[in-house]
Amino acid sequence: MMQELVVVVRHRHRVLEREFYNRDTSLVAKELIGKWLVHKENGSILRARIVETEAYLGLSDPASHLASGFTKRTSNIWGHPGKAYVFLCYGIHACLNAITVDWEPYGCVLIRAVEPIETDGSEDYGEIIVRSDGPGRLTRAFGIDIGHSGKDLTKDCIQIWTPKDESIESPPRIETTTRIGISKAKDMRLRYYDSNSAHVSKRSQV
DNA sequence: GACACGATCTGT
DNA sequence: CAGATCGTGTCG
Repeated sequence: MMQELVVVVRHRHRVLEREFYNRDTSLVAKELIGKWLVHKENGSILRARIVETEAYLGLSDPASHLASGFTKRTSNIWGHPGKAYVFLCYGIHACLNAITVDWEPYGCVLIRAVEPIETDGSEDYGEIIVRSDGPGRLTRAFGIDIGHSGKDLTKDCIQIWTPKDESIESPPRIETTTRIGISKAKDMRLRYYDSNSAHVSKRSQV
């Protein structure tokens, strides 16, 4: 009886399993909107709600780091669903991605923005709620760097959770646009965001 | 080795 | 709109 109750409580948030990631990259990008990004470190937990993502379609996508095949930096990570892929952009910013399918053309999802999670105060985990719009800002807020590249999002210190009661949370209104900041494949509409959120990194995109 | 480049952000 | 800043890939 007591055992059962404990189980229920512990499952209020569920860690996304590998099967979630091992699907069509665009679908994963879309479905990551509204999920929780979590970083457990030194006994504290940072978490926030994902409101903006972009899909990168591996070998078939000129804007992807796999555009000209696997390299040292991408091998052993791309093609392994649920792994984190973190790279340094412009020498300054770490960008966090979730690796998707284990079949060609492979893929990953860039986490571009998160927003604070509304809480009713009924939880006493002591999490710190983080606000950050933009891929470089969110990694800085979460303390994520390229040393985290290759970590397993299904069990290591960085995870993505399904909210305790997704159906009751205000549902995301998902819109699609072209991706931001790239010079190739500008026409591919692979950016997803929650237009109900005030924390999307860029507004007025087509 | 040397060199060019970039899925960004900030300050002017 | 220029500049910061550095890991990575490419070329020699």
